[in-house]
Amino acid sequence: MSEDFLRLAAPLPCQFYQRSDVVQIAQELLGKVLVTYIEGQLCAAKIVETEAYCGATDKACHAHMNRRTKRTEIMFAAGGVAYVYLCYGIHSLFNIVTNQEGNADAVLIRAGEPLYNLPAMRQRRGISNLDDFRLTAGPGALAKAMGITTAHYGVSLTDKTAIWIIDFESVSPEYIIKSPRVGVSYAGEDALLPWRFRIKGNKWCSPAK
DNA sequence: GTTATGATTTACT
DNA sequence: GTAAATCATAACG
Repeated sequence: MSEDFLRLAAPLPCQFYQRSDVVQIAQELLGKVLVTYIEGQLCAAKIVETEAYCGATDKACHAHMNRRTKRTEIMFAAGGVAYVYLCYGIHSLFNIVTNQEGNADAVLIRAGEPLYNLPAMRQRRGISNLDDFRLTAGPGALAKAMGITTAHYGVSLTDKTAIWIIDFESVSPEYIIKSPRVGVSYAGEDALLPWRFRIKGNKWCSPAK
């Protein structure tokens, strides 16, 4: 993974994000490369775990039933922008807004496989161990390692300013593990929806069962 | 104005 | 396995 490749590759076009099936998009994002250029540091990580959130029908989503607030407002924008928010007062969670304007769908990026500029990620996380899988395992940890903060709320993912995603590999369905989402038990039966996607056998996401 | 709580992580017991 | 950390947001008065 070279710096030239990261800088020259075209980001995924906004049409990719503006399709209507957020569950489909969440699966297609597996294997793609998340690139950040923040505080002068170019970093890249392959996406290995995602979750889909559907604003209109999903109780687990902040924008459930099109509940529009200052925080969720960005989810109603057209796909291709970042939705970053602070959870538990500590962790920044990075989401990708999808679908057309007015449809509050988003994909939460839960884990990645570090590909470029690992020293910067370790420094941000305060981890020195070269083989610590915790570096980018978990949504809060990934965002911190990549340098993503709430300052990136609403930034475009298609103009290569701070955060963007490039095409890399496609993961075939038999290598995608589907499971219920975690941390959303308050959502009742919607918490059981198999909208959490992982790459089978990848060391950088929590172990498959 | 106040108050409860979370799309989590980490360090303990 | 259990609990604490810690603050922006949202709901309420």
